[in-house]
This record gives sequence, C-alpha cells and structure tokens, in this order.
Amino acid sequence: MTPDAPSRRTPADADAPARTSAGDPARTLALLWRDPSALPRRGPRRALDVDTIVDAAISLADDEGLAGLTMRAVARRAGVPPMSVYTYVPGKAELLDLMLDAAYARMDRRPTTGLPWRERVRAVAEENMALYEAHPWAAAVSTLRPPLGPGQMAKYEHELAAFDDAGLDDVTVDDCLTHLLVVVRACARDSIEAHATREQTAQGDEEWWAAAGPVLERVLDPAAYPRASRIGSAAGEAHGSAHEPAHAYRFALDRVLDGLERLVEGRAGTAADG
Amino acid sequence: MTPDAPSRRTPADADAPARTSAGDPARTLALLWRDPSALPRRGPRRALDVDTIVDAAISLADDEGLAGLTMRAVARRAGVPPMSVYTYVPGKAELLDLMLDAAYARMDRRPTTGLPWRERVRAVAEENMALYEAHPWAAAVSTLRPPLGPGQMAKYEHELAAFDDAGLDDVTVDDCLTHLLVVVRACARDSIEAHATREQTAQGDEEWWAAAGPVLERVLDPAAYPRASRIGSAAGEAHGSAHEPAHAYRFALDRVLDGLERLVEGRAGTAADG
DNA sequence: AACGAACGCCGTACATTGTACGACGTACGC
DNA sequence: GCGTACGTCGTACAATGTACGGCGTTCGTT
Repeated sequence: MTPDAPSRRTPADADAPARTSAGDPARTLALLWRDPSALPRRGPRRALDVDTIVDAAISLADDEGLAGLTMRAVARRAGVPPMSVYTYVPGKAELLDLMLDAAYARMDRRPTTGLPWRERVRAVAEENMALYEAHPWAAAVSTLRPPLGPGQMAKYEHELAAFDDAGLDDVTVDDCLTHLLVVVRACARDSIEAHATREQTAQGDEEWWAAAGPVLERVLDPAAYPRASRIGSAAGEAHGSAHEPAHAYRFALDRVLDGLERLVEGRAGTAADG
Repeated sequence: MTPDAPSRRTPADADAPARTSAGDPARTLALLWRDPSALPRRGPRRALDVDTIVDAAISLADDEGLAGLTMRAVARRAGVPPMSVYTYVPGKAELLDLMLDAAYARMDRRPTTGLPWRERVRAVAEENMALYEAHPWAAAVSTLRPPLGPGQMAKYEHELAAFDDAGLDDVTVDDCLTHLLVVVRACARDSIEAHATREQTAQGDEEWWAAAGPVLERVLDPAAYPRASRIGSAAGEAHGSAHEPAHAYRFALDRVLDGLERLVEGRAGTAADG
C-alpha cells in the first residue's frame, strides 16, 4: 500500500500559484534537514550538491523572478545540463521548499530585547518586508503548508518571541503572528507586482492613467459615482498615483499594530461594542 | 509615433501571476464599457458577442479555476473553434479584465443604511469574501491597476459609502478601504489555496501532518525551538490543523475593524503611544 | 449595380514549459 | 569479480498563448 507519488507539476498547471510542500513530505523533510541517511550509498560520486542547486535557483529567482525560474535556467546557472538538476532535487516543488527555507534561514534577525512588544512586533514586520524586498519571489510562493525546515523553525521561534511579555495566551499569540505575516506578505505582493508591472509594461502608472483618462472621461459620468470620483481623485493626488504600495504598507502596519494593541489591552470588540 | 502594442502574454510568462489591465488601456476600456463606436462597421455579422465569451470564461473559471482557464477551453465552452475567441477579445489579459468587472457588477450589495459604520464596513468585507467564495479565481488576479469598468466603479462607490459618517477625510477613507480589501483578499487567497491543495494533493492536512510528523520528530529538537514547539502544537490542537483559514479570516477581520476604530476615535498610534 | 477595403472566422504553426523514460557508465557489497 | 544501485543526461511529449495568413462576407463609395 505504498501511496502514489504526490502530484507532480505538469505544464498544464501553468497559472496555478507556486506552492511549497507539494512533494512527498518525508522526502522533502529529509532534504530540508540535509538528512545524511538520505544520501545515496552506491553509485558514482555526485559532481555537485543540493546547496549548489539551491543557491543557483535563489540567485536566479532574485534576478529574473519566479517566471524566470525554469528548471533549464537553474541548470544553466549551476553549469550542468538541464536534466541533471533532477539528480539533486526531485522536482520544482521541492526546490521551492529548499529555496524558501534557505531564505528564511538567512534572514537578518535584529535583537530587540528590552523594547516594548509593539516595537518588537513592528521589527518582525520589517524583517519580513526586508525578506520580500531581497527575494521578491518569496512573497509569491504559497506557504499554507510551510516548508518545515531549519530556516522556517528559526524564523517561527524568533517571531513568537516578539509577543513574549504581551500577556496573550499561546493560541492568540499564534493568531496574532499569522495575521501580521499575512498582512505584510499581502502588502509585499502588491508592491512587487507594482514593480513588475512597471517593468514588463514599460509603462509607468502616469502613462497608464494618461492613456486611460481621456477614454474614461468619455464613458464615465461623475454624477453616477459621486464618492468614487471625489475620493478617487483625492487619493490619486495625495499619493503620486492611485495606488502607492509603500504608503499602503505603512498604513496597514500601523492599523494592524493598533488592532493587536486593543487585544493586548483586553478591549477588543468582536461584535458591535458599546 | 504609435506606441508598440502593450506586452502580450507569451507561454514563457507561465508563473507570472495573472494581471488585469495588461492590454492597451483604450481598447480595454472600450470593451469594458461596451463602447458601441468600437464595434466593427463592416464585415459579416458576428456569430457571438463579447458577453457570451465572458460568461463562458467565468463559468469555466468557476468550475476549473484559473489554471483551467485556457483560451482553448473558453472556446470549447462557448462552442466555437479555439482561435475564434480572438474575434471578440484581443487576448487573455483583456478577457480577465472583462471577467473581473462582470463579477464585480454582479456582486450582491446589501443595503446597510442605518447601521453603524463598523457594521457597514464589516458587511463590505463579507460581500468581498462572498465574491471570492463564488469566484475563487477573482482572488488570484492582481488588481493593482483595476479594470476601470462599470462593475469596478459601482463596487468602489458602494464600498466608499460604508465610511460615510465615520468622520474621516477622503484620503483616509480610501486608505481604510484599501487596507480592508487587501486583508480580505489575502485571507481569501489562503482559504482558496487550502481548498485547492486538499483537492490537488488528494491529501488532507491531517494526512500531510501524519506523513511529516514522524520524520519531523527525528530531526527536530524541541529544546532548540521551545516557543515554536509549545505554541505550534497548541495552535494545531485549537483549530483542527496548523492553519485554519476560516478562523484566520475571522480573527483578521476583527483586528482590522479594531484598528480602523482607533482611527475613527482619533486614538491611533503610529509610533509608541503613551 | 459593382467594386474594393475592412472585417469575421479560424486552421496551422511555433516557442516554451516540467519532467517521464531509458540508455549508459560508475562504484560499492558480497 | 560480479550484480546492482545509483549518477548523468539526451530525447520526447503534451499543453500553452497567440502570430500569421487564407478565405469569405458585408458595407461605403462610386
């Protein structure tokens, strides 16, 4: 009753978002923790090792994005023929796990002992944003089932510590951290997409609005959408464009911290509060 | 000096997330608003119209997800040969714009006049979550440059009204709405990915943890990660699994509303507050 | 009434993807 | 010394979005 091999990524999955932990869990974990007992005992000496492939993949994804992360390109950067990558890594899914865990492991974790919890939690947010700035592809990978490697564990342990003296119970601390990380990653994704859109379209936001504006004026009746017209243009003028991801992130982070603070204060309202 | 045609999607873009407004803005807007002057004046009568294609695409994406939304499949569902789709829609990017704007237009918008702002804003969140439950693909599409069609405009106008008597200035109202929508969409994405992962892997979270658990115990030293071990398993027991998207959403929504409430109260803290 | 241009329609073709498969050679255990 | 487990990697395949071009239809103009 050996289970079938977990779903492999086929060309048909094109638009499905990249996902971690899509391979055989045991095999992936052995790779993540560099389990020596998983190494081959017979056969010729391996020319490379897993880390060479992972490093090549990370630097490639940093340069070209997830779209440029093809197995052939990884092989090229590692200096081996295309199919040789599969000697070190079972497939692209496992490679993503390894890349992400390695990126987590290398995160810069500032010591924040002594600071109040709000500043420590803010630091956690900034560290994650820094990760996504250094490795934009990391924000695009789904981590619903996180890569349970040493990097992920160190990250989780460190981030939980930020809530140490906030006086919250264990489950709530996990909820708070999850919420914070979801918001930071969402903001990071928007920011990265803004960047990518500018590059790929070779059309800045101003040019896009300049192209869209005249047509929009012809079809759109301001009287039909009074708030949208007024507030939309007010927001557009306040920031450079209609959407300024950096500003959205700052706003979101302050709002999230305020929300967590009410929880710490014990004044959280889950229904209408009186 | 006619500009080059905006970037078309080629097979090489596989892993790049689907994006709205990737086509020629003027052409896309004409399509979105069903500009009659953009219809052809010569040639044979069209066998179908844009809406047939858009409806086929939406029902297809509802059934099969964004990964199943191929131009060939859209054509099959509309009952035309593959390349005929391009008669009605310039390309996949524009089709996504049309799909999204149509989904926005058909959203169920409950009247919430008379309710306090917090309940009205909560209703906006629920309406968006309902949209993503009905059309999971909508959560995956990047809307950095939103499809400026009638559906998007109606949605924006309606959602702004939720903040009508909260006493916030125009720019802040836009910030709040953006923040709310970002969080709801992020939660929706996680929830959808959880669903998709269960289906594609044919492996529930329990089975996955069951497969990962033993190996993890062998490599992981609880003493090295005290908080992670304790809080991780506490959270895992509290919800069914390590990650319960529905719970994460409820928690996030309450926290966001609390954060906005402090803004409304004028007690928001952007730095340490005393 | 007749003609040419503008259009609808759509079959074929191409580059690109992840990776299954299998041939060939190497190193270890008996 | 031999069988087998393994590394290495060339070839092949199905699926993708859409460029291109051939063909037929309809309308504005004459």
